[in-house]
Amino acid sequence: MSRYAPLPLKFYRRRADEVAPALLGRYLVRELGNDRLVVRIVETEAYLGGIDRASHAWQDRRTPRNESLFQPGGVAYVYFIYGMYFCLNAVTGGPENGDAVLIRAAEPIAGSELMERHRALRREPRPGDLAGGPGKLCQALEIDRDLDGHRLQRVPLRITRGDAVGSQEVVVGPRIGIDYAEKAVNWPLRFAVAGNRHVSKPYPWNRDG
DNA sequence: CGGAAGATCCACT
DNA sequence: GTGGATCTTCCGA
Repeated sequence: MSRYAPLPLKFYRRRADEVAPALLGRYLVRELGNDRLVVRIVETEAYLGGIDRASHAWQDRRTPRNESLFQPGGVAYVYFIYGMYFCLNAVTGGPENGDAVLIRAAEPIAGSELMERHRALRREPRPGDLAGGPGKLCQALEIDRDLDGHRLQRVPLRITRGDAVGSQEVVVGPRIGIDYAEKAVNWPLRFAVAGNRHVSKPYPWNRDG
């Protein structure tokens, strides 16, 4: 089934703000033993390397933690945050540029029961409970630093063609949780599938008041 | 070597 | 809407 064909390397070798909307609707496929977990990406954020105060590659700072950001596009960058959570990025662009796309939210397609166990939910899952946030998504799919630097075309974690989303279905807004980012605070680098209920947070123009 | 911050989430009011 | 959990990473002294 072509929905499960991995995205080619060429897909990733562009600026993060081009790749981020193009990743919407794609499948993230995680293999765990005999289990296969599949989610559909519904929210992403672009981080623009050295020029972006919100990026871990700001001012081209290169450390052991963020080494993957400086690899050629097509690998995962996974980092640990707030003492408890992991976040998954797809590295984009050529080598040395530090561009990446944060996978912020996804919609469960297959393996929901296992994801629910990983999330240790006590109630019936509601939209967004399983993977509606970068930390939740990594918990549901058991993604941690072991997958940092992993090539996203290969098991046990790959991104496939899925159901691409047309530009008329994409909504854009400022990024989340980067209030410190000065000039970059309001850059329109957050992308989501319009009207999708599995996103991490509502958009300003979807609010009531 | 110490302090502070952080691309988050949850429980509680 | 607010605060606490929790700990690696980084930078300045």
